[in-house]
Amino acid sequence: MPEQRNKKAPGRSRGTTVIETLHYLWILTPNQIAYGTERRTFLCYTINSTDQSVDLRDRRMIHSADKCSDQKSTRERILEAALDIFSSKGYHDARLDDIVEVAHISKGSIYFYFPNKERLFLALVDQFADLIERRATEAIERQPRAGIDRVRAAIMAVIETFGKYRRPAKILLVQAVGLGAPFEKKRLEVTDRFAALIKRHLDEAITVGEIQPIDTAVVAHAWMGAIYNLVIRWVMTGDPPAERIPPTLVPLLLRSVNYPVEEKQGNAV
Amino acid sequence: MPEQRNKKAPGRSRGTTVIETLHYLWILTPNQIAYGTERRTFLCYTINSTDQSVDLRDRRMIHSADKCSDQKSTRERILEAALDIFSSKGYHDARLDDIVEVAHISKGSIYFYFPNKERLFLALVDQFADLIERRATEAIERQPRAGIDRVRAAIMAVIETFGKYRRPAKILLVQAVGLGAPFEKKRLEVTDRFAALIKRHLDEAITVGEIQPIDTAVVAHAWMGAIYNLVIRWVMTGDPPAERIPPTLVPLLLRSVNYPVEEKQGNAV
Amino acid sequence: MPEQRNKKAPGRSRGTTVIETLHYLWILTPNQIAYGTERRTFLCYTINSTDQSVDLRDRRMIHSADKCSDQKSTRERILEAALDIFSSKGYHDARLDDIVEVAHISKGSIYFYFPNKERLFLALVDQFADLIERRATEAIERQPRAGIDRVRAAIMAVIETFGKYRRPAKILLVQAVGLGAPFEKKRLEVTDRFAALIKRHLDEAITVGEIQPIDTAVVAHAWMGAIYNLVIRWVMTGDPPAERIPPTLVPLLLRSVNYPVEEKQGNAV
Amino acid sequence: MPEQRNKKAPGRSRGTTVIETLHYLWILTPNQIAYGTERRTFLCYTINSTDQSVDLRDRRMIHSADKCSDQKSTRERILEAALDIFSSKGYHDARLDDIVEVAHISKGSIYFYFPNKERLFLALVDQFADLIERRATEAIERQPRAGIDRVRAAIMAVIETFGKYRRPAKILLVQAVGLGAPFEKKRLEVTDRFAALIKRHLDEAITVGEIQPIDTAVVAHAWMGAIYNLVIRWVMTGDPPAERIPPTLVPLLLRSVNYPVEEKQGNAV
DNA sequence: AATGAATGAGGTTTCATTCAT
DNA sequence: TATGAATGAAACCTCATTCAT
Repeated sequence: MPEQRNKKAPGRSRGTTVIETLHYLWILTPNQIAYGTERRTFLCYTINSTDQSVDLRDRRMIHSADKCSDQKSTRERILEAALDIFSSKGYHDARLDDIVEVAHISKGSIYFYFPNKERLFLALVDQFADLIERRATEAIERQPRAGIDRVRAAIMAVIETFGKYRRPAKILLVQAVGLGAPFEKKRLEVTDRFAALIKRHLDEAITVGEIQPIDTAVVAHAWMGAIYNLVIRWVMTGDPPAERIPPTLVPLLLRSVNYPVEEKQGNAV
Repeated sequence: MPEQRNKKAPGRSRGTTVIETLHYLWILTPNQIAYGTERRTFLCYTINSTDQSVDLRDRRMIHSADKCSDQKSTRERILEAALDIFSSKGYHDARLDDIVEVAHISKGSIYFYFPNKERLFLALVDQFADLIERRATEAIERQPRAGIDRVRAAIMAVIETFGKYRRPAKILLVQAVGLGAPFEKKRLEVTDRFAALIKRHLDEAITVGEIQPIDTAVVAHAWMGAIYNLVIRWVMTGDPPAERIPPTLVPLLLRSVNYPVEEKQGNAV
Repeated sequence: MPEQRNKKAPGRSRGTTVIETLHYLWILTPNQIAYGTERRTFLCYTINSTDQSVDLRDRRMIHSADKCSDQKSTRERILEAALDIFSSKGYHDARLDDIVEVAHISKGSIYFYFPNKERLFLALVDQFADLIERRATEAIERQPRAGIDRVRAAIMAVIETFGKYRRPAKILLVQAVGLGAPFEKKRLEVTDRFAALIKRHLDEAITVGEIQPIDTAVVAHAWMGAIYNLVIRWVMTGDPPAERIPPTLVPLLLRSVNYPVEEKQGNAV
Repeated sequence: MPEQRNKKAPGRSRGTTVIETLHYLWILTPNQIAYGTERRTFLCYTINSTDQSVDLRDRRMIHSADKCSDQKSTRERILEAALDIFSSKGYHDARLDDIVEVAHISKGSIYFYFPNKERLFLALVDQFADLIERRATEAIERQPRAGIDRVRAAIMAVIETFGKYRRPAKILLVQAVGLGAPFEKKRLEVTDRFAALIKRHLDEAITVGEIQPIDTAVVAHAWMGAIYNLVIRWVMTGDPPAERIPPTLVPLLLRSVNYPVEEKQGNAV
């Protein structure tokens, strides 16, 4: 009898109820915000990347600053257990009861921190997408010269991060696929962000004259497909061991845009 | 990062340092923010690009829009909010969280003042039943002569009170119905008190000789049903406007016990 | 993940899927339809009384003509059990498991015949409202003369039907109250239909000259309130026994519109 | 009332006496009805007011709109509908009822032809995998010379087939991902078959001396990833139009193994 | 007096699968 | 071959209530 579902998405500018008394605010990454009140800090991953707006009524990811150090917060425990279960069973076969059991919390707690199963899953996707983008960005910033060096650094960082975090990688690349519109939207968003990063630096390489003009959009998506596919195989079967992927893959990619690679790439990485 | 040691758990809306009640938030560009409250939207260009943090207390455009100086007691605030929510959503669809939100108190506070949801609801019913009985009694006492005059005064007082307090009326006449034994008991009790009042004075009227003997118990309940039904319709649909009910209803009731009503009742009320 | 909720209420004129091959059609009452295919008959209570339209996608109340005589159909068993449970426990306290247990069917069967708990409940309300209206109409048709005779016959029929069917009466008059908008809508609809019936024949009585002009709309609602209230008391407490209500109530109502009642109504019923 | 003895359980849509497929219905006045099919709306003034029944066979305006002369076999109809539903909703959001509705068959029929939902889905995957492999093999066989020509022909054939069959492509590349072990097994199997095909002919090209030695296993998987990712994007968003993918992608892949591509692909991008 | 994170029993609803006809 | 009513396990989610602080 949910006669009155909460005012349903009330045109962002007509909120009627006090949500929070806000004291400070961090923009951690382009789609992650933390804001704080006198006593607590709230996290919020849900910036709509299209129109860059945030409706605070969406946030439930409260992070209590009070007892942060002594033991893992409930929210962290949930995320960790969810990572565990979702990555091994997939979205649909994962039951909330599984997560409850692993996290040693109550079912209600999940719904205190996340509005529903879908959003819990998407929080994991977001978390990992943010991590990877940060790693790639940092790797790029470490390269003094614009151009192919940066492209290579970014790719290496991405592969390395995938290699290091097998379970989140599985979630992003496998378990988030084929789940229907809302999930697909998020996946496209994440994927497009990476592709845009690569494209940007490929364009720089063209400007600098390191490689010849080419349709960098298609190249970026092709490269990502190549990377993803090898990572997926590794994640699912362990077959081409993580450390053996870059030595073959990176020169392959660079050659594909006619960038000359010296053929003694044994330690080229 | 935020290490705001709290000054002692201040009720969120009555602290002395409320900076802003924030409702929504846009990240327009990496160093430009807009945020809004119920009434206005603010812009903010000065995100510190290094650590990406913003202390809103440093901002110029912060505007304390509401002073929150409700000095009402917590118990009163709860009852008021409960009246609001229960009357509009009904008992089962009303969540304590709704009341908490409207009352600006904590969920625990409700349980400090009331043992449970049921008793909070019944407190409202009692409150209103007392009010109505008081009004009826006062109206009766203002009538010098025993008999029909008093009956009429009581009925008028009841209708008038219902008309004045639409939300409590809705709670008593609509939302308290069909909730099961404990609620039904209370409702019968309240209803029977009114019926007894009317019966008593009808009996007086018979004694005095104003009307002929009749089964006053049935009459009392029939009258109450008539009154209730019209009030309910008015409360739910607003249809027979409150002021138009008495002129037709009161003569109708009186005639039903063979009390002669002069037929020029345009303003007979 | 209900990514694609079934096309949501598709503007009545753009259905895309074949619902049923229809062969014949009965209009049983103003809001009840039966239609049939080669093999089966379907019932449908859900004519929207406002715009008089029916979307067949709404119907689930299938009545199989195949095995009608030998044993009660599953649908009937469900309705009977639901009547039992809803009338004694009320809507919210009634669990589907209760109904399952009483009806000796599986929980899935309920959802085969009714889209959800709400609609199962409303089917009972509809069923009884239809019955009562039919009884009243028949009683009226048995009266040769227009006017008060018909009014009295209708009222008697209504009271008598309430008296005969205590559980449905409880559902309509008690359990359906205070359940929120969709239920309230139905209740108002039913109530208004009765009130309109009474009003129509009161107006006739005025035309015929049996009673003097009066605001018949208010009278109709007042009368219904009186009737309902006494019936409710009887249903809930058994107190004024059903058979003793009419002898006092009917003359009371008639007198209230100045219709002379001979005062020897001992066996007037 | 309806006593239509049935002539032997005829599949609803292939009986010989389909009168009308009815979608919606208005009761305009007590003796006026409008009803509609997918294509048209009919009016009907002649409800028999006595027994309130309407036999549509007596109506003039009945119009048999569809003949339902699909002579496709039940199994084919199921597979077609399954392709439709699975590709648009994904495995989990697809209900067998959806497929039943689209295929115009009974739920039991599905279980006559397929042991369960999973195997029905996998049948589609198999069907398409076979098709694609056949196309690739045929393309290869049309090339007289071993080596890169054959590799290129195979890739072109695969891309072309994906482009031609968007829905099966979506099933294989998107909807079959992340469904758990049994599905993953099939997917790996299919994918590995393609990869092996490419690898085999790349090895030939090395033998022939067209390209230099390289880890062809990694290359094959990288290429497949590139192809898949662009196809997926096209399938999901339509963005890089199917016909524009090969001109950029094929040279890219060939260059990646140091096969010289003449740089005059004019409108390639 | 006040807080709000945590709980968990219990509800409704879904839907793949079966089987008598 | 075909049907579709019936099944029931299992899933997600709600929300009144508690209690350490």
